[in-house]
Amino acid sequence: MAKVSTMTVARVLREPGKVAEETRSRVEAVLRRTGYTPDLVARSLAISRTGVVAVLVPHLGHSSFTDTIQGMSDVLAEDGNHILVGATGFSLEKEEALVRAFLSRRVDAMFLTGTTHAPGTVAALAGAGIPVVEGNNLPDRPIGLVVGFSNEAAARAATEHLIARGYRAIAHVGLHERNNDRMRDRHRGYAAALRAARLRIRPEWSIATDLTIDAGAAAMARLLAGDPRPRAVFCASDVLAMGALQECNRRGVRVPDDVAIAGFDDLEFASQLLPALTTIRVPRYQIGRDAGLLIRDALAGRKIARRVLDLGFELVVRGST
Amino acid sequence: MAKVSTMTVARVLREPGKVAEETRSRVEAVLRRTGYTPDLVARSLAISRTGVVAVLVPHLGHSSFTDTIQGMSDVLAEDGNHILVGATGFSLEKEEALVRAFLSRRVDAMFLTGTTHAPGTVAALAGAGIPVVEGNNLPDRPIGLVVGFSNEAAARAATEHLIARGYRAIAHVGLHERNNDRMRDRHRGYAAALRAARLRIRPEWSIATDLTIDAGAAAMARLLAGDPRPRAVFCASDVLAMGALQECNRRGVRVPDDVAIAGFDDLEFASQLLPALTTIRVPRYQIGRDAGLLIRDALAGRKIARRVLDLGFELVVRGST
DNA sequence: TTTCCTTATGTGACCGCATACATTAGCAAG
DNA sequence: CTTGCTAATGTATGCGGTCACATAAGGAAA
Repeated sequence: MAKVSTMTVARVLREPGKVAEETRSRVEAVLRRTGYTPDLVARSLAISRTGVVAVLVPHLGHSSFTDTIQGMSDVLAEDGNHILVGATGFSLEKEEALVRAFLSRRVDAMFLTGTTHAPGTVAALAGAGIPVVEGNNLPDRPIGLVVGFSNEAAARAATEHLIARGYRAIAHVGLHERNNDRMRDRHRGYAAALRAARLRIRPEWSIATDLTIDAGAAAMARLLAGDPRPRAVFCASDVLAMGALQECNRRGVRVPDDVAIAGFDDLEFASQLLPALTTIRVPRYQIGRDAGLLIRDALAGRKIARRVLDLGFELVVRGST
Repeated sequence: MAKVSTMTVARVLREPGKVAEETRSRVEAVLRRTGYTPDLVARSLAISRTGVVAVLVPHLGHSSFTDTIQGMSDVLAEDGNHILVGATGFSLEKEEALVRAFLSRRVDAMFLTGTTHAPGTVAALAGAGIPVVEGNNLPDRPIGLVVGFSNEAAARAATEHLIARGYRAIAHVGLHERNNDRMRDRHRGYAAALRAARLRIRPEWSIATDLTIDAGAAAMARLLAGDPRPRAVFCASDVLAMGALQECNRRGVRVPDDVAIAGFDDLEFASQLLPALTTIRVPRYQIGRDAGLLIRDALAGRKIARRVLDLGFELVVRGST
């Protein structure tokens, strides 16, 4: 329509400086008039880069995961990169299926939550030759890049805090640990702290349940009904901790006088509970940002100074302990 | 490598029945050995369908939005479709930029949160000719398909409940309403209920703030400091309501005896607060599922029976009122 | 004037797959 | 033995861009 070849149009779009003023404005007029939208699919095929990054999380709808997505989105969007999300539902098989599907979609990089993956997942990723970031934990044998913190050390710090406060009868409420390295490591950190203090580890004081407030409440109810009762409870998630805390509040069990409660994650509501929740603050959003920055550098071919970023954690002591 | 043409390989992948047993196994062996991954980018270009749906939400990290994404993901994943997410940050300009970018990526369909969009957004979508679903509210003039509920009616129901409980001095705490039709309509519903009951609407009892628990607490503090004090507060989000409620709890203001509080959304924690929060339950996850189903039908070329799905809401009366 | 750059634009091949059609071989029916 | 059909495979072309290179026009330097 502008009586130029497709190449000239392409140049108007990507390197306008190399096109003569006159032709350019002519082409631009046509582009505007026709509402032309460049086809990134074709472009992707041609340059073998899609500008899409895959992000796999266990579940959308928990801000512990989606805050990370937001962080990555914020960074990647700056360069016009976008995010393909997948929810694995804590299943390694689903994760593998999603990884294969996303590789077929030729994503430029991939973010995985956690460090436990099916062998096929790892193999597929290795064959793809794209940057891979594992987040939220520190793997023994990383696939590629890592942005996380030590769940074990954090849980241990929380438990040691309880011990330092004088509690000796300390229970643990966490999630099912099958395929969930974060929760497994938190449980380990708890156990390590008890062992180091030569405190008794009672199996009936370790409860694995679902990631809901209700489940936390039910777990606390079970602990309170037990004999002996624990004097403190470390919950491997603030979600559980809220349930536990409110269950105490409902029953008139005083926190922390009768039972102390510590959580994990420092979700928004933690500081607003009564009493405010002692917890472990983790850099969810920052993990996303840093993962995004790592990916950006890797895709730009820049040298990656540190392939494993330990962003640490912070024990936030509040009224519940 | 299997001494066949690319076409035969393609057939092995998509219609194995049409390939002779012997050749097929020979090809399959090579596929497995080489770890071949079909290129969906090329496929997309050839068939001009990507199997990707764009989902725009104001913010990742609020389950009110991400639950919907999860619902859509669950449905779409069944057919191997995937989701490209975008966070608009409540900005119409960002939304428009994302819409254009996603159209360039040739997404098969698009989900938008809310019904307020920039003119350029609407125009671009109209030109694209793909299914568009607006969610979370009922638009006056829909772009295409709609899955939502009436925010105005819901807010009105909540406010009428307060009135029926005997409260006459009712305040409103919501979000900034610029570009946010959901919040605007909730505010309208509140006002409509007051007007219908011939109750006074005091401007100083309508607070617009940020979507954080802290902000809800601050708003409540302001209301409590005012003279006269409201006897009930309708919060346009449970996030705000939690802040308001806990602020009362901290100050020893009794809920609902001194001040009643109603929220909106029925987030997970609502039923676990003390007292439990009266709120409006909205079908977040179901909106995602139904949007996914509508999109699936539209893409399959099936006739869409109803282009506007009003999924309704439910007033959940609990202890806070 | 000729030569050589520079600037502006065009050409053709290719990215990996799908579509429509062509080709080949094998076999039953006439 | 043809003819005609079916089953199995191949060929050519296009999707909408990009890349490397070719070409044309104009001006400066020799």
